[in-house]
Amino acid sequence: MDKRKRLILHAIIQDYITSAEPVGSRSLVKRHQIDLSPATIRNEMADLEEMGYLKQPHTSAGRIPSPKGYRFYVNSILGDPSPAPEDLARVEELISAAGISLSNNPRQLARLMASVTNYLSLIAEPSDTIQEIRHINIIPLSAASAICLVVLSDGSVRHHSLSIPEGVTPREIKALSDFIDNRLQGVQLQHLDSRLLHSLKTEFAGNLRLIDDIFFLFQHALAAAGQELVMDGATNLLKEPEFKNVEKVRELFRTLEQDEQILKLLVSGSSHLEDLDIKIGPEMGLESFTDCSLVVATFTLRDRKITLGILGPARMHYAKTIGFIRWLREYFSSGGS
Amino acid sequence: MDKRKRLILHAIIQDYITSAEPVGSRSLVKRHQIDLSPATIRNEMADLEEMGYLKQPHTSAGRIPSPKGYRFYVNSILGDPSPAPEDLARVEELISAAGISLSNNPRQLARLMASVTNYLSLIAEPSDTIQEIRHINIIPLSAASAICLVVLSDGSVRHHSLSIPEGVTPREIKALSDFIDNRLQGVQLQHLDSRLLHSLKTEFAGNLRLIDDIFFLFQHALAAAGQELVMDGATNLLKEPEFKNVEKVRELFRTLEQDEQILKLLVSGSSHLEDLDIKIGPEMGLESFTDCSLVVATFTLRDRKITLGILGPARMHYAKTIGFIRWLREYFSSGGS
DNA sequence: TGTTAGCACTCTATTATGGCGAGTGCTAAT
DNA sequence: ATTAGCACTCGCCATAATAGAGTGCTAACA
Repeated sequence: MDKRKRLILHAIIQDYITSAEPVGSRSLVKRHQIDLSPATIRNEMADLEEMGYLKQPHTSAGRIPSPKGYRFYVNSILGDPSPAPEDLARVEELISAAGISLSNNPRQLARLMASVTNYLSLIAEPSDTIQEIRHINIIPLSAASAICLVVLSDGSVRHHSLSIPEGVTPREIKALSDFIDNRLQGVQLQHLDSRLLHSLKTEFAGNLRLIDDIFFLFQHALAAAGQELVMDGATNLLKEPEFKNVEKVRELFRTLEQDEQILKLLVSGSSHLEDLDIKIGPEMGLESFTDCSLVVATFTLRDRKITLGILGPARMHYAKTIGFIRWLREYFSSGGS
Repeated sequence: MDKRKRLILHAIIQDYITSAEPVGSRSLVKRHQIDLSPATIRNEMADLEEMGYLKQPHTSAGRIPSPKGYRFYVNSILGDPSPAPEDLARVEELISAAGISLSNNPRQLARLMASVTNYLSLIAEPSDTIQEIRHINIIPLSAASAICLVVLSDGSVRHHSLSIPEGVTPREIKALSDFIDNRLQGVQLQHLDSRLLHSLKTEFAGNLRLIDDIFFLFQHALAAAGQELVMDGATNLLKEPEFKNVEKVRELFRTLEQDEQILKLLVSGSSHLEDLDIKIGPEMGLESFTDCSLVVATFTLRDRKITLGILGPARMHYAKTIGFIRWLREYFSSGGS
């Protein structure tokens, strides 16, 4: 991918973000004062398509970005210093209008986020009744499968099946089970994040073959438990042309009603604590979200892990959204109420 | 309205409820084995239309019920003994699957209601932090207008403007203000219902000209405060043909996101405690709900006033819905967890 | 060798057109 | 009072025609 291709790809994505229409070679040249003829652009576009960054809705239409294209774009702007929200004045006005206790009132914060971004906002935070892990046990069922049992402090039991990699012995499983049980007993669910699991992993002396699967399972299966979900601005998504037909809207809302699923999506990101976690369309693994993207930030406030998310169309204005959500995190981290 | 007209109206409404298509004279005769010719039915239909119970989407289409038609229908079946939910077995199974603590977990109850009715379910209950009235004051601004101030126990102040009926003197206003302030101080918002207000009204000795307005204001403006709203099953509405176009869906959801407004709608019904409160389309006073109806039941459980609502299309299956919600209330009132 | 102009072609979206069918209102007969 | 008959209305749907945007390819150009 040479520099010119990158430039063109960016231009196409930016155009598509604002217009939501397939971008043609001619209009691209016009809008961006590129010193090339449409024909040249067409050649480059054909290349980019072959490389998987673009696609054509049909022959003789312009190009639209593929998920891979968005991914490339996002990765390349992620390093940029992110701007404060454009309408910072408005945001601060909203914050002060909402009172000083935004962080205590997730609904209000969610409303603020939705209204600033014009997308759907999501907030996950530990529920008031703090759940901790009582007991963990991995029980081999056969040579190739096992069940992982987790007992929580409210007495509820969760169980999930596991497949065992070849060559892992029952004795090793037992060792792992004991180790994990030993270390995670008493841990609050909200503290069960990738950092903790990572440090456990480096500490564990036994067979590592199974441990990743287990941890993956923890992150996905337990992430949601003990978390409260708040969302706002669902209607914002309905403005987007990708949701012109009601069928898609229905699927979207049907998924949004599954709190558990959404929570998993929010909390299961890996790179959380460092920076943002951005999931593009298919990366979310939810049929009805294929045309959406999710930007997630996590931070800790008064020992509570708060997760903020913005769900918009895959066509979302990434720079703005990233800037805003980084700003928000900064705001709260630096003592902003 | 003679008996035959009533019969025909009922038949039309029932057909329309199931088919969602304008009902023609011929198909009506067929489906209901009526001993009249289509022509006769047509005459009756024309009458019913003239009386305002039916309307025609356009010339040469069948008839559909008007809000007035629904109202008539609902009033006439409201007296009928309401059947237990058809799929009682399924309901009880769901209840037991959800555990015994339904009334502690409004989200689960909401899910149950949505899944049984296939409409949108709403639940309002007092929020954990119980708010009470600290102070009420009516301040005349001019001869024709005043402001009513209400201070709540969390320190927040609500103010609403009022217009003063002609001939009410400032002194009378003062008397009323003092009376209300005196009687409502310390009253929890959740207890501020029509029964209480009604009894206050009979007790008040002064000029009654203003009191209705004030009480109306209380019910509408304060009803929402201190109540928590839970809803589920929004997607169910999207199945209905009235929400085929996205514009309507957007308006609908936009309104649904205004918790305060919905709470008012739920809690402001007058006949609450006796039986059900049913609002049909325009009666709700919300543009985006003109094609919907709302069935509301209220009951008290462990001294907490719980309000249950089902929001469906105006075309909703009233008998079923009424039966279900009555059954639910009965279930909880008779000690069902 | 990379770039560009030109051109034929493809495909969608939009508009116009012409039945089809369900349903009505009216009139005249029962 | 009821009904059969009939001309008429109107939305719905499929088909056809048109316009427009954009492409890929080829040949010429710097």
